[in-house]
Amino acid sequence: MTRRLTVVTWNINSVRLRLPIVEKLLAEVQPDVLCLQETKCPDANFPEKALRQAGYEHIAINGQKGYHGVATISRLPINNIERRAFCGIGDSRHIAVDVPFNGASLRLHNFYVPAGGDEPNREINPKFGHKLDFLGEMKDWLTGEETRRPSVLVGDLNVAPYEHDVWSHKQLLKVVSHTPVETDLFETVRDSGGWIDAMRRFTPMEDKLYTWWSYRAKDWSKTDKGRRLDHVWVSEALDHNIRSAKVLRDARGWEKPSDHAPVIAEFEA
DNA sequence: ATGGCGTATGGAATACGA
Repeated sequence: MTRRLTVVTWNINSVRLRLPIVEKLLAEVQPDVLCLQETKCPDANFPEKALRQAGYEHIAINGQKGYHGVATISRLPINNIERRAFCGIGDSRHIAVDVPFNGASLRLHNFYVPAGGDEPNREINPKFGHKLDFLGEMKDWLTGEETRRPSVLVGDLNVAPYEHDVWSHKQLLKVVSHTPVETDLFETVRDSGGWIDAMRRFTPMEDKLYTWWSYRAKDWSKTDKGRRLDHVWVSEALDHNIRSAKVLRDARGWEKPSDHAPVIAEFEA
């Protein structure tokens, strides 16, 4: 029986280009399940063989050519794979699986929420409207029956909701990812589903917490102008099973890094 | 100085990320 479970979420920004650091993460962290976003890889080209050889034989992918794409890879058997489309668009932005836990299973949702473009105004920027609509559909779907059972929701949600989820609250209030319209909606999505912010359970609200640093900074670590765009939410049924949730900041400095760092969450029955 | 870079596509220059 699976009494302990480690889940990692990571926006990998091309799974094929970064296969070496995916393998490094699997070897060093040895999670039970790894949820990837922005795989940028059609399903036919997904590096399944290499991941199986690393011990992750159970793989669920929802990829498309060029953009987006999510994948959930597991060393435990997975069941009931679901790929949900949002906003009437065929984008590959979600995959859900059942993972064995404590003699039963938990539902694991893996999301890549639209970034939203540059201008935080849906009248002039359709991408921003798409982002808000996507979050709205998440809210309507991920409530009631869908979240009654033990569930985990991870991914690049592309919103940094709290003051200390960004390097400068004041300077980012008009920057997409931290505008009040987004952060208010984000809280509504989380709250209406009864979701718990697992990362903030272990890091005080007044402490800075980031998962993403721009490629454009000369020295990302020194300037440290980060944002918390990647999240781990758990349903109330799993509230007492969360043991830790932390950012693997080191991985942002690995060879040919993603601009996102992995988030590691541990559960125990 | 929140884009200063990086990726996919396609085979150069553009779209996209956040």
